[in-house]
Amino acid sequence: MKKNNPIPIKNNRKIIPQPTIHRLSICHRCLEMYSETEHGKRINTISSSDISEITGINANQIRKDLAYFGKFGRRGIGYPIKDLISSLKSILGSSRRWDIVIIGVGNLGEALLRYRGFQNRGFVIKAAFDISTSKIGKKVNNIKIMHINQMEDYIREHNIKIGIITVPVGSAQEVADRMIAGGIVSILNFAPIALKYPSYVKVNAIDISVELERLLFYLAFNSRVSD
Amino acid sequence: MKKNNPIPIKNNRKIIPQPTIHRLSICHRCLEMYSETEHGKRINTISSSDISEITGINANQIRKDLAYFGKFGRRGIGYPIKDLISSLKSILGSSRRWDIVIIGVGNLGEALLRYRGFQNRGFVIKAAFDISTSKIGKKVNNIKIMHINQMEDYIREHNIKIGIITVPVGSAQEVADRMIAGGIVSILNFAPIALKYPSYVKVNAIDISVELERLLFYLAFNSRVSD
DNA sequence: GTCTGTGAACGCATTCACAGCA
DNA sequence: TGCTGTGAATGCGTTCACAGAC
Repeated sequence: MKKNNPIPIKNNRKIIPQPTIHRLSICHRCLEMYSETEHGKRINTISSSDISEITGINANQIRKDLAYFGKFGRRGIGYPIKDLISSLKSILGSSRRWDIVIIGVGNLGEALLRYRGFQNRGFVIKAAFDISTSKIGKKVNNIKIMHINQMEDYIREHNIKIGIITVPVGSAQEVADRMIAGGIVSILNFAPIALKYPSYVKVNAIDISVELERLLFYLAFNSRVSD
Repeated sequence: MKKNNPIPIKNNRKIIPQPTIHRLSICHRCLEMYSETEHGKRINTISSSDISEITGINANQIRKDLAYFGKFGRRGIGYPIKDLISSLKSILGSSRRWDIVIIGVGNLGEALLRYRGFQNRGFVIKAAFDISTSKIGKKVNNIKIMHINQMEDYIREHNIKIGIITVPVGSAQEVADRMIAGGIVSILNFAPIALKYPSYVKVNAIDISVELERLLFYLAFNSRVSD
């Protein structure tokens, strides 16, 4: 239980740093958006330093990150933008559709249900679950809200692998356990708690107030040093 | 413009790793919650391995992280839990109240306005801004929504340093520029774009679909290797 | 000249291991 | 014995610098 450590994921005997995945996902996202712009539509190739300009990621780093997965560019030319995007899609796994579920239809859960960013990026929210009877049976953005007791069966039947937790902190662990029992292996957790889970499960946590507090440190530090 | 690099922040001539701040914030959050539990109320001291248990962070790491800022524990005993929490508060800057503003009252912005996690943790949302006339003048969770044109002046007058961006991606850069012009130096950015900003500004980005896509990689990788 | 791909160098962060104190 | 605080060792990820292709 618990997993903080190195990534035992290898590709052609190379170990892929976790930050590489994060950066490639950012590149993917930015390139897709860029290729829709006026200028993006006109160009065929893009250099690592152009990508650096768009994403804010160091150009050496981008080349190195891509090199973990193959050779996608041509020396002296750059990367063919369309091909690069679809390579990134397939590296990251977003070349196919992934069904996801959301557990907890509070403010944040509902915001996610309405979020348009998912559809375009390979994610389909299949269902949402909550415990409050006033919400059950309703639809948000055409997604049905069901009782949390139905979750485990639903996940199993529909073979869903990814779930988003937006329940209050007190029930997050229990919800996670039941999701995992149902067959979920990837969790995006918005509840401010360090979940326990078996090592074959991958969890990403987003804690909004931790993110804010991190900003604070720098703020507070600056005012401290200027004292 | 742009800042990816090392942290030039020193404390007693020591350089603080960025991940240290993140971990300490998680410790802070978890300890506060823990100290409210049945068991947490009964104990006076807590060891680094207990904290490790709660947070999922390695115990050596926790001791090292704390050591950057001083000596908070007693050998053989552990850390006095109440004192540790207030030390963390003051290290991180959350011992005082910080006023924040939210720009963009879409689904996510509204969810944040209603989010209860802020009040308890030193953050006060002073105002929200949007461009849509249908929202302006309304109150959400007792926070007034104003027109985005009033933002710069408001920030300046109230000397606000922290802002959260939840506007659509197309207007995020412009909003950021105006926030910074008004005096904001810390930004939590939910828009899926790499903002450009001067180096004295600190930005944390949360891109939900990037977080999901990162999960995907591991999922996709596992199904790849089992093919 | 341009730009990729990549080994080698570097530096930062984590982990180890233990001295020191209760 | 228990647990912190910390130098020293390790290892990982980033940056550098350049050979090779266009």
